[in-house]
Amino acid sequence: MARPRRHDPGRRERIVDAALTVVGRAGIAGLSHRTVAAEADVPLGSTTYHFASLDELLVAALRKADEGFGRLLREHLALTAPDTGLAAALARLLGERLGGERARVELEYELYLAALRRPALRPVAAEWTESVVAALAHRTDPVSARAIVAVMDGLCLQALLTDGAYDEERARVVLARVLNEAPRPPLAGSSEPPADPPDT
Amino acid sequence: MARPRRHDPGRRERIVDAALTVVGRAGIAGLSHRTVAAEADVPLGSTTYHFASLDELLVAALRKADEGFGRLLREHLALTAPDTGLAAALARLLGERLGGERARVELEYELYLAALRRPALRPVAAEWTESVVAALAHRTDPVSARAIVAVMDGLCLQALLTDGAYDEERARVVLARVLNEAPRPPLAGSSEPPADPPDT
Amino acid sequence: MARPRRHDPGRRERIVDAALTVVGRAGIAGLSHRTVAAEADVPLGSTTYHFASLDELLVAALRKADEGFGRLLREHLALTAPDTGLAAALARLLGERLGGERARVELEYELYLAALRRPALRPVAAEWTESVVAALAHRTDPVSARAIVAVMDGLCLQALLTDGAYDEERARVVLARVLNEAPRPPLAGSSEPPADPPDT
Amino acid sequence: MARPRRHDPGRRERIVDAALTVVGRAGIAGLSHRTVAAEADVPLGSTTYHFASLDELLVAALRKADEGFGRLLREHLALTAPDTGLAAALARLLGERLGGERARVELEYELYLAALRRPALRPVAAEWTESVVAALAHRTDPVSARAIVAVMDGLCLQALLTDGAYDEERARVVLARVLNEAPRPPLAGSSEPPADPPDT
DNA sequence: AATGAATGAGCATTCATTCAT
DNA sequence: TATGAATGAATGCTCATTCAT
Repeated sequence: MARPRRHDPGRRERIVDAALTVVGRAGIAGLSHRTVAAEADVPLGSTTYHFASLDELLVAALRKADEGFGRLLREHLALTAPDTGLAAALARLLGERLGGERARVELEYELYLAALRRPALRPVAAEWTESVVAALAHRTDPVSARAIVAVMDGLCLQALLTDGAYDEERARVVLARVLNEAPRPPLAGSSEPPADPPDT
Repeated sequence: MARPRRHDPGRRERIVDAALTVVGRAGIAGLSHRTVAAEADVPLGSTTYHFASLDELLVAALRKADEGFGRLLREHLALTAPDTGLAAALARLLGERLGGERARVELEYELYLAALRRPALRPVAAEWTESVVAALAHRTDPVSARAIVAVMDGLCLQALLTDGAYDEERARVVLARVLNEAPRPPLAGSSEPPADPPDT
Repeated sequence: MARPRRHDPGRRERIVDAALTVVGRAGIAGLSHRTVAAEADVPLGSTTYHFASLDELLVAALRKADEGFGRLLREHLALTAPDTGLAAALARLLGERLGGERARVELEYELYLAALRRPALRPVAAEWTESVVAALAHRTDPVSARAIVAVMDGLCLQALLTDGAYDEERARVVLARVLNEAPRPPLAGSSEPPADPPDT
Repeated sequence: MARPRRHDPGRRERIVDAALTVVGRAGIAGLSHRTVAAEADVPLGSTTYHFASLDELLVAALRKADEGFGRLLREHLALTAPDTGLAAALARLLGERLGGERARVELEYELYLAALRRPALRPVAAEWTESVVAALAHRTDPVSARAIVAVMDGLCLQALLTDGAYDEERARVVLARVLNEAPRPPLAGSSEPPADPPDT
């Protein structure tokens, strides 16, 4: 009588969304069957029914976040003026996200990095990488793409972990170097040697 | 009477070491006043006495891990043949660590990344970055050094998070590009142009 | 559609077997509709359908174990050389089982002893006793047979509960005494006087 | 403010007593930190503080029950008329207990038998046996004493498990046979043949 | 006849923290 | 200054059972 909510399709999905909300708000440490049940407004037993363990729930959450970013990245690249260098496009994307939706970026990285200690998440983390590589496939070679993922991760983390400001231009230069794009304008503040050969 | 351990200098230090051991074994999630007290073989009350909160303990642990890596990096660079490129030296160091002391690397990254959600750790994470930058100071400019830190982090995480193998040669090439060192042998699988000017 | 296993005769039987397996592995405490469904590879609902309560399932399991032991006992007695004393034959049987299939003996006793707290099992436990008494019927009188059951239980439990070794010769002597078989050879290790004064 | 019951010596003891009460009422299956806390009227955390696991609590409970029975046995033997045979004295004791304090006997056996599945209890179960053996030390030899323990266990269980009535005279005869006390008067109700062929 | 979904109760256990000494 | 005892809150998880199909 209290809550006769039998037959609720899409509940599984709602639980995953609630998990993302909870992790975004309180971190993975704040994720529990209880918190997620409260957030999704479902009975406690429902969360354990659909996700026998928290790891299972984290896997679903990471995969969902993953898909979100993959889509975003493809859209961003599609919308970028074709004569913009890939490095600049990516640096811009990072800048936009770190500026405007920093919490979302934090959430994604927290889930992604959780794979460090949770083997169950590792395949999904690998999918994440592959999904970005795939999105970059028609703009650079696979090896460079993989390097780009590492560099973007490193740059984001540096901004996130040290409370430091994200410097888009600097990011662009680093990405360009990795891509061997023309980094003509010398890196600000750097005393680097005169020049590099043109790219592509 | 049972354990008359009054006046035990160095106990604080032992507790920090125990914390590192515990995190290495069970992750930050496995760190508690209790587990660390058991590992250090001190009374429970002693851990709360010396470190009022777990964050305080984590700060001390991260700083200690930090110092350890800083020292290691300096030694490694000092021992490297002077004609070896910086990129090669760093790629080698990462390879050695990921091969032989992967657990230690995992531990360090877990503590370092915890700053994502724990503001108290952020200054220490920043110190870590600065310490690496300092160690690289006489081999490259500060801006490139900072980029190098990001790239090394990204490369390590890629290996750690996806269970993927670490490819030292590939890492060397990426680092060389970021440093603008001559990546003479073209990146395997890449279709990059012939050459770059020598470094150093 | 996923598992079109409609019409599966023998499923009830398979569930009972699965229950025995589960109890053998994890004890009665580990028996649940879920564990048994997983072991039998049938849907959860199937177990509750065939056995409305766990007690019902335990009754079926105990009865099956019971039949197994009854058969074994009869065979063993039939195969024993006719001039072997009953005590020796039984002591040998216990020794063989405690040596070679200790886990099975544990399983049987766990189910049998569960009757202590589960009235529903008591009739089946009584059947067990009767079944052994029947198997001994042509070798001794019913009263002695009943005593023999008690003694065999006590001896097995002593071995199982205290991790102690089972001493077949000692068991033979005790059984022989109970059967009034020639107890002539004094109990090994005993320094008992030649006789005891008549009782009461 | 709610219950400022700090400093309550003897609480540990009270918890063990509560455990015995709970097991007596609801069986080991009914024993939980919660039920025992409620019975002892202490906070839940107090039970886990004093007994980190339920096994620890069971060990303490079994040991306490053990001591109780040991004391009872010694007293009973001391109070028995010196010319009463040991078999008769023991059969009488069992009869009294199964008649007047059956619940207590059930409780003791449930704890004792739990050692079957809980290795942690096995040493205590062994202590139990030894304690009975010791109590019988001056009335018979150790080997017979150990046999007596097995037979008493078997007889009690037969009564307890099958809801059958306990027949004191029959028990006396069996015990007397095991003790080699003069079992002259043939087992009541038995139509046993004069003898069995000598056993090997 | 058979079963997947659902749920509220309960569990053992761990924990940070408080407090009296 | 240290520390053992104590405790209320919370956690992940399992479960018997119910119900709609």
